[in-house]
Amino acid sequence: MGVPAKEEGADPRVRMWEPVGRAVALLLGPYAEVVLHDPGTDRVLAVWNPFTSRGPGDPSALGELAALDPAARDVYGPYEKVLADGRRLSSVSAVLRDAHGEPAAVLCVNLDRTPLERAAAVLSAFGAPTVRRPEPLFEQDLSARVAEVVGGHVRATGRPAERMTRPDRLTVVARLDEAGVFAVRRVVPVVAEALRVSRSTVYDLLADVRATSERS
Amino acid sequence: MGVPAKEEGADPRVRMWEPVGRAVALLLGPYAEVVLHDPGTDRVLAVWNPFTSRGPGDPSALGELAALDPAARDVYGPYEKVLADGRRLSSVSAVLRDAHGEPAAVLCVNLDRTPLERAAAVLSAFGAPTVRRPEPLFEQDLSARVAEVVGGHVRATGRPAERMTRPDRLTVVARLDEAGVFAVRRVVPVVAEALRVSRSTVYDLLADVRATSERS
DNA sequence: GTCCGGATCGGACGAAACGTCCAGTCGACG
DNA sequence: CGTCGACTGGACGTTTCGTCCGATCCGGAC
Repeated sequence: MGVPAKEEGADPRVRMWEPVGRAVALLLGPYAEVVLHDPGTDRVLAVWNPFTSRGPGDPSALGELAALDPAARDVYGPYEKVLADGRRLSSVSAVLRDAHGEPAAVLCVNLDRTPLERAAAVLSAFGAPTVRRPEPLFEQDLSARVAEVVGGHVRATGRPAERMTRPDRLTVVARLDEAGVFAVRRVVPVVAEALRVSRSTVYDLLADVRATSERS
Repeated sequence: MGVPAKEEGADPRVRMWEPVGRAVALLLGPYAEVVLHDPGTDRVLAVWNPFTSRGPGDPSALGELAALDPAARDVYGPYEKVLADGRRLSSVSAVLRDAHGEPAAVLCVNLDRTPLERAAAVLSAFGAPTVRRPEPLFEQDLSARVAEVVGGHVRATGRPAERMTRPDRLTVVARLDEAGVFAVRRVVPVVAEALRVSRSTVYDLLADVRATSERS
């Protein structure tokens, strides 16, 4: 594929769908982020109301969308994502096709549900009897969760862990990092084994993921 | 707003407390009923914004108040009641005393939580994924979660962290342990600070908790 | 008052895990 | 054949963990 567009508006796809992205971002107020991805280069084409400091040209870390369940034609979700700061997002993605029916871009809408959930908690707590709900439990078995993420990506790409490419592993590690998995003790060897790489490589991948995500 | 009490200004207690009842009924809008009971005859003295067709002179069905926790002096609740039509109420009651300290009346405020719960359901359903991902771990939430558990126990016992007894702390630590909090890195100092004890004591409490739980 | 025992503290310390670094291997590619 | 990027295995210094122990505090028994 070609060189990703750096300037907003330079890419004809951005010009074509810019009103859509802007309109959705306007409609959903400050709590929705709209991202236009290039599925070929796996990079961001444009962002409206960005949650993080991502901008055009940055990696998408969403490359596996094209290989997702083909039963749901071109529209995926809503599914849940978790940012590093704990915000929970509801996300939907749509594959946008050109006149020849070829995938030209992927539109992602991420809705921050945190304020809604906070408001819901306020409402249901209002005047509530003193009975306190038990705490939601943490995921007890970390390795199961890690295996789930890795297995999901394997299923999405059809590549077993041994034959994964580096972008594959970066995607998986990025997801695990978003989920806060690396805050847990003793988890790096578990991830290393699940990805069939060495402990060193996990740290290397993690450094890469965090470097590209913190770019501003 | 609301239906005014049937005019029976003959009773001095009604004249004395009427502004209170009317004010609370006004403040809480159409979703709160305020009832003034006569504990001696167990009858209704006055009602503001009645949910049912009860009026002055009707029986109170107040008998169960005496069976409530006598430790809480003169104020009971909030406790939950369910109306015949299924509406769930949060209720509080207050014993009102005369100049001689004798119980003269009982004031009951019933708040209909149904609309609040419905609104909360709407909010939390907004943009929610159909399938929820298992709750992941995030380090950011951790201190908040710890503070929540500790704060919950403080509210439940009325004892601030500084004045907790050892069983209090054991309970809190046991709950945190069940939640898997101690699998997260760097969390022990956080817990120690939340409990206002030293790091050593947290390990001591934790050992105690795990020893007694394994003895079963 | 003194004594005593439990709870806690603060610091020390070895063990474990963390995260970095680097020389070396492997395979892809020109 | 040489280069380059990815990965490895291990070494190594640092941070965190979890334990241990003497000191201190404090409430209750005597």
